[in-house]
Amino acid sequence: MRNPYQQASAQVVPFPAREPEGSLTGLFSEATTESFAAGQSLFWEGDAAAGIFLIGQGMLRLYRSLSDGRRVITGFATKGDIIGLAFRSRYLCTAEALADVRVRRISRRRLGEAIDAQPGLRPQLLDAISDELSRAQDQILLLGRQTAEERVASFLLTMAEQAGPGQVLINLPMTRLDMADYLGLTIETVCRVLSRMQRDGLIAFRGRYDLSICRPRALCEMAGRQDWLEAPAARARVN
Amino acid sequence: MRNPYQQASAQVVPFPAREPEGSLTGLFSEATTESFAAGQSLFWEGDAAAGIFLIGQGMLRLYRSLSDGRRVITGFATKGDIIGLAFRSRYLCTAEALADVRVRRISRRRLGEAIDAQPGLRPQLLDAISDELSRAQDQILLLGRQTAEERVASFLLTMAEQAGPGQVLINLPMTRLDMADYLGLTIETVCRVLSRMQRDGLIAFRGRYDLSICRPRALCEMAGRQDWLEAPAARARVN
DNA sequence: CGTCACTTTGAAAGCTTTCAATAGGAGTGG
DNA sequence: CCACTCCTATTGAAAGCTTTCAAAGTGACG
Repeated sequence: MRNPYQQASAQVVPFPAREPEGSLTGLFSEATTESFAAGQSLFWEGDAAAGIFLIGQGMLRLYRSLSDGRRVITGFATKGDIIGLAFRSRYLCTAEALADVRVRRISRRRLGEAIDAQPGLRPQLLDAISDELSRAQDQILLLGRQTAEERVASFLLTMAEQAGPGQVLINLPMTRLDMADYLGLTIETVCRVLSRMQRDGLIAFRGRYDLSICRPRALCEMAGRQDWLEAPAARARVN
Repeated sequence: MRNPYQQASAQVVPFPAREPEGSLTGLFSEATTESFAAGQSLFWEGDAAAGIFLIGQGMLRLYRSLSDGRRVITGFATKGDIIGLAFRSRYLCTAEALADVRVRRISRRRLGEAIDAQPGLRPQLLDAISDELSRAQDQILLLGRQTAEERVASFLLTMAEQAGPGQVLINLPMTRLDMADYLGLTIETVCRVLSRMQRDGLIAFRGRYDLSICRPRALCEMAGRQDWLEAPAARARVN
């Protein structure tokens, strides 16, 4: 057994002065901003996972492919999202810019150091990854047991929520093919469902990529959600 | 600035004697074993997430439900699996024993303490959760873009791998309904695919719940996998 | 103003589901 | 030990939803 002094110095020396407690996103403030043009990839499925990215602007599609070209989009990442947190040695998916994107990058090593130095970061990291898993399981439920109508309705509501609380004006920066690959459908089915929704007055397109939700309640019912229905007061402000 | 001695003692006092570095599963050695009979639930979807479980024996189905009763099984947990790692305040799914199950339980608080006290646990936890996310995304690909045949073939191979490297004798402790809800199909479709596989000599049932894989290569092709095909040597030992 | 890529719509085909009936197995009780 | 019951599994036939194939429409861009 060492004496207390030795133990003390053994701890003091290898430990850097404890970093100021911050947020997960705060870690990226030390990084410079990188830009990726539409269509460019931040990384590819199967690549050695080196970096972790904070999206500052723009939107990315994250997808996995089968050898014959079939593709599933596992998610869209947007401003404020961190991608790469839950990867082991290799990236699980390809990350491709939908439109021009600005990101900040830190290394996995840097994240590990910060996690070791700042205990307050630990629950934040765990929560972030748990949310990611939660979304993945929502998607499993959607793909495994929901109809085309439910999937599209669900997607529109998610995009609306992302645009802001009670927001009914939505911008869809992705193509119909992206939506189809995200929802496990074909382009044509997505088109048909959207057309029917418009014909039935649930939504109204203004161009191909912008629409407004005319009947949120009906859309929620179609999606099989109770969320919006349970909080009419919150929506009343905006509608 | 404090002098080194004060700094040292300030660290020594609030920090409990550093715990011996161990494994994630090692944390459960302090817990007593609990038993759950077939059909019993460890916890329900939406419950406040209190505990984390290490499966010691038996198998569980983890599932989420829609309000109208449609169900998706997000996974089967078996001996050695830890469930509940990536949950925030509420459980994401219900965990139900397929057959009698023995588990050990620790609290979320305990996990948090251990993570803080034992830096070596941090990467283990991250890896465990990353694996869970990886499996979820595999399932998204399967549900979003694979045919019934591919899904069932994939499932059988997964069960075979779980039984052991190169194992061709499989036990399926779950019902056909469980398989269907896991694969996003109906009971009837699962039956039909299994029957056809048997008729074609890919598999041979011995009772309802046991089968052997007669033509692993063909099954891999059907599943659209390259895994087994790429490592014929590894299989040769066992076959 | 033409080209090209993406979107929309229609019609037919196909895979999976739904509906229905039969079969198989495990457990129970006479 | 066998009949009986119940639940799960299997199989068949028809229906349905989504896909596939095809063609026309739309819009951005040079």
